[in-house]
Amino acid sequence: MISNKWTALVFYAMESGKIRYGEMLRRVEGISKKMLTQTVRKLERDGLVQRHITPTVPPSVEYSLTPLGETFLQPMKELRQWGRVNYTQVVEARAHYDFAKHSELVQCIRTDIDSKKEDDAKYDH
Amino acid sequence: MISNKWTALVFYAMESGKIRYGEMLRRVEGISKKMLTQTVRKLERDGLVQRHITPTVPPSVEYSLTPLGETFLQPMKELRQWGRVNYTQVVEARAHYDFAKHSELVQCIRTDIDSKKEDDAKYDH
DNA sequence: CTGTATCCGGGCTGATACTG
DNA sequence: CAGTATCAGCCCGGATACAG
Repeated sequence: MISNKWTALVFYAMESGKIRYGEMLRRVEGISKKMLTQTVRKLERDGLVQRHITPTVPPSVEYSLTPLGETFLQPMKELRQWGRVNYTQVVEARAHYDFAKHSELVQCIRTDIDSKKEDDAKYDH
Repeated sequence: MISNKWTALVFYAMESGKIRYGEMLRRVEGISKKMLTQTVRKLERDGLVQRHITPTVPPSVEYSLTPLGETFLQPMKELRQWGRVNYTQVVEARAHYDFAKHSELVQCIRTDIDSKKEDDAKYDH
């Protein structure tokens, strides 16, 4: 369920209770409207999230966790907690990882310009 | 880290201690050699997994969790436990989800043949 | 405000062949 | 046994435009 780019982040956005669509769009940094809608739809389909529409003009839509969704909160929080605690260790490990260890075709070219930051930016989280 | 198809499953394969490459290939159902290698490499890079090579002929390679990886075991186990406990509820929710609720172009065609099972198979886990 | 429709590119993924 | 190399497909995800 959470093995994709946005589900976990969207899920976390609802941990404190009801939240509107636009608010999630701002809270979940970097997500597009399309992916937000697609993600909450799947969570709704799975019974973790409920949608509440207030038919005003313009309409207002609030999302919140169902009782089932609430039970999923604890394991997800622990997951996040682990990440927060061990984030630096993982970053450290990545920085020290010797790519030459497994690659025959090693890029040995090292320019004077420190390209480390650019490389780090390319790592997936 | 686990927001992709195989990482969590590969990680679980190492929960009981050292395990060989070929054994993981069999244990993690459906994974290809390429994806297994790619996944364990990332876990190694992140410092969660260590690789131990016995240079016999043919070679033997054992993978195991590092101390850091061991600390990740608990949150991951709770995640899995949640899945096992609530699996049927999620399946139930999916079965009852009314796709027409959000779709303008509803596929109303229902053949006499029960296509439900095929549809279910297409759902991503 | 809360979406949907459409297009499109890149990366994930699988299949197959090859190697020490 | 434990990989690597290469290729091709396809879905995920982003950008943009449009709508109720």
